[in-house]
Amino acid sequence: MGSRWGISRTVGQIYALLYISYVPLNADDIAFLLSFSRSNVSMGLKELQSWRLLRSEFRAGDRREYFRAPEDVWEIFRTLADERRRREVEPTLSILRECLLDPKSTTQDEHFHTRLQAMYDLISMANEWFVDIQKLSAEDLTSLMHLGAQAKKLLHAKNRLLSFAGLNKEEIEEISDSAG
Amino acid sequence: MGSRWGISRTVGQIYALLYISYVPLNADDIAFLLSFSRSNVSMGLKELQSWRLLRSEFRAGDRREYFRAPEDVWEIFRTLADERRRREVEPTLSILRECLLDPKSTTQDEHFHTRLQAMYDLISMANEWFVDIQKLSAEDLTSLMHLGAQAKKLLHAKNRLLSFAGLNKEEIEEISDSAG
DNA sequence: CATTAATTTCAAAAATCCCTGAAAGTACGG
DNA sequence: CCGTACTTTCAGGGATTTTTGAAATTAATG
Repeated sequence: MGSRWGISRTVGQIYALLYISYVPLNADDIAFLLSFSRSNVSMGLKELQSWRLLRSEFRAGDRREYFRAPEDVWEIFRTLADERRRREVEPTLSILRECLLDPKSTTQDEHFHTRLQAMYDLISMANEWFVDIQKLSAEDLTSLMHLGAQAKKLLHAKNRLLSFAGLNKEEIEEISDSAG
Repeated sequence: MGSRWGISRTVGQIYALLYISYVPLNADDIAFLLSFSRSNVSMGLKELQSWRLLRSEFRAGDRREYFRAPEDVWEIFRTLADERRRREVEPTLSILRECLLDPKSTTQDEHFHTRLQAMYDLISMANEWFVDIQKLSAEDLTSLMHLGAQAKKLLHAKNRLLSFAGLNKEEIEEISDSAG
């Protein structure tokens, strides 16, 4: 499943095991349970740590490190998505920005520029949206998602209510705060 | 860039070329411009077609097929995302559903079940959300994204306005329609 | 229906990715 | 500091994926 989440098959298996495991596991446990070499597990854990997807603990009288995944799937999803954003999306945007700085002389350059700009705008907007969204709690995110396409109506309703009542955003919020 | 979008490097290059090209291109053009073998291009185009990402046309007195990408980046993004949803997310959900049907006897099974359920709920919700969102126009999507985290406030405002005014959703919409 | 231009298929080569075991590294307790 | 328990690194080999050219297929034309 995780193969398309920027994570290799093996690393995915290790994480899946940690996710479903009832107790934290050490590297040897994982190697034994999945029949991977000890070094393979070591590299996998290292990668998972670089994605900030692991919690770990030590025990008295035991030198080994015990790993587990966070309980909250939203937290896992968010961490993963944010890391990908930083590793992949931001660099992509940088490169697009550079390309957009190039002087455009011919008609073809013009067209090229237009399409790059469209791509840049989309990615940039999605990026900012995600940064924004990430601040929300799991609970709020759930509400928003369940709202889904209804949000469109809400959006229109907001705009219309605003113009109808001649109120600005702050005033609307004030009303709702006092009501809540 | 597209390597993480479920599409191989070569296929990504072909699509990038078509996306920025000022004119539609035939398979030979692509093979020449990217220095790929003719058959490689053929397979790449076939894959892009299976993702429904191409438009093509024929010309009078020319047997060759000319390809181009849709102009609208939103359309491209949506098509890709929807296809991935169908190919990857839906099957994942099916498998998770099957797993969840298994009888749980031990405490460990219980824990396993809980975590699977959490994962299922998240993916399922995201899936439904996406299906919903996909119905929106590029314009509406843009508005929604720009709203970003403000949507949280809007969500709360909605709930509070509802309880404040004692109105149900339909009544609110009616008001906004008449105002708009 | 034979010819020819264009496209697709497919097995094998080439390139890439991933796993492993041996060796080196780290850190703790005595 | 030495031994021990554990972890990490890395070059080499194995597996998988990707690319290719030759051959097969398709379809338009005279």
